[in-house]
Amino acid sequence: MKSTPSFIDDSCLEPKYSETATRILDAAERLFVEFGLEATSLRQITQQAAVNLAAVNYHFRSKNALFEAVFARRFAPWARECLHELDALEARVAAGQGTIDVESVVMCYVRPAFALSKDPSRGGVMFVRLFSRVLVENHRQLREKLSRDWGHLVTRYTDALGRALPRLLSEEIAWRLHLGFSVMFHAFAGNDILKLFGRSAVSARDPDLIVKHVVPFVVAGMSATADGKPSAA
Amino acid sequence: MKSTPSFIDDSCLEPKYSETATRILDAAERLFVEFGLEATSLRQITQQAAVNLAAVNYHFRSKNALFEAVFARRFAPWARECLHELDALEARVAAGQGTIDVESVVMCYVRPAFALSKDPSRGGVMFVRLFSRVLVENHRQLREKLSRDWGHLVTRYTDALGRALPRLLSEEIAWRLHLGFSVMFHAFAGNDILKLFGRSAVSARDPDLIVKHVVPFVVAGMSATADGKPSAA
DNA sequence: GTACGTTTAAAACGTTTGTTTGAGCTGGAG
DNA sequence: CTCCAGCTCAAACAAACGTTTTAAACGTAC
Repeated sequence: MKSTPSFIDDSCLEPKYSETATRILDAAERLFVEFGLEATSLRQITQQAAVNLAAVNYHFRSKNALFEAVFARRFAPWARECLHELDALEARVAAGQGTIDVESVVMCYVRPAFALSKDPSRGGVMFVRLFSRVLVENHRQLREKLSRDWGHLVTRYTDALGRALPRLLSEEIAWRLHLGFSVMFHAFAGNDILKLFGRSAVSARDPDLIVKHVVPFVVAGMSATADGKPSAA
Repeated sequence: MKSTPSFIDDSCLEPKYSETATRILDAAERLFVEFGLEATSLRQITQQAAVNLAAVNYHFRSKNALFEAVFARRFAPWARECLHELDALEARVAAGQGTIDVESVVMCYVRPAFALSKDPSRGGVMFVRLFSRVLVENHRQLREKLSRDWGHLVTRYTDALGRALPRLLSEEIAWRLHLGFSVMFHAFAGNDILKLFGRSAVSARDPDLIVKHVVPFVVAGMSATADGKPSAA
């Protein structure tokens, strides 16, 4: 009955794919994350998935459509979880059990990424890495398909952060959310600039360690005043 | 006479390329940044550069070698500038004109990126965007070629930040540097998560605006205590 | 003017790409 | 059993890829 279909509804939890299609999705996910869309061939994917080459064009329409399916399979449950976190936060506040503070908002998007990273059955860290790729590369088809759901999520987070930092202009809120998201995603994706061209002292793949270091950093950054000093509580 | 050649020496400032080679580099840079290495064909590049297809394999050995050349042309002067910033900071401190504080260290890597972004003759924002791509994609050849110079830069920044935050363990220092770099690069590269799948209130392409918003965020994040509150000055 | 190394031009090379085809297999319904 | 839809398979398709080859044009030194 919805005139504008959304990825984020109850249907996103049903297992929609046959075993062959799932094996294709799994293999494609691994390879897209590792090498990117263009650098991964359908023959690599079907070989890793141990299925026939034509199965890709049978179950999914094309290579691009396969990429969309790979992304959407993880995106929908993740976005759903984010919305639940936000709902729970606002319910707690409405019930008078505390106010919205910056850390609560940050945790509303750190927790879903953290949970995902620890759950191999949902691809583990794969989705976050894929997301960080989509962030850098330009996949116009994806933008069009997901702009509605993503826009809704951003609006919700913006509102929540705005209530946690009522003194800031909405433009400032948008910037801090942007930067905070950026830190979290790239940290979970393991895009470590320090070890880019070699070794690093930091082993940035343990989700617990990531949360431990990222959350204080982001909370402090979001709470900063314009002159770099923390805001007076 | 050097046994281990480095990209960062005086030779990196000389114009090494003929006009044809330069046109190839410029076109390749634009396209690599926009679409990535694999999604860009040599025919696209030579067409945009208005040169013959074979010129690429004549001036540069191969497509991969061209990519390295594109990157190295911008990386070397940028890294040089970073080192100058660090040298200047340490010289100021040695002369007794103040101490190393967090903002000074942050500015040591924000300023070169800012200067680059405002200078079209050095490709403007192209290099930062290219760098953010290299950060996500896996270009092993680049890693091997640049690991020495990059490692040196990281060591210098780590030392400086360690002096600005003497109470923190070296592991903590590495994490904050990692996260701070991440924010700055992706902000300058314009990888805006908020506008990922649609419109955004933030127009994140003006370098002055980026500095204005990123520096306070990063400085506050780096100065945070483990519990999310800013450290006592 | 001639001979030279350097740079450009166009065509062709052999692979690999995403996609399509058409025949063959399988398993439950009538 | 027959039948047919759902699915798999090997083979082939045209197009595009990076790279190589061959010849022609260029500027410079003798």
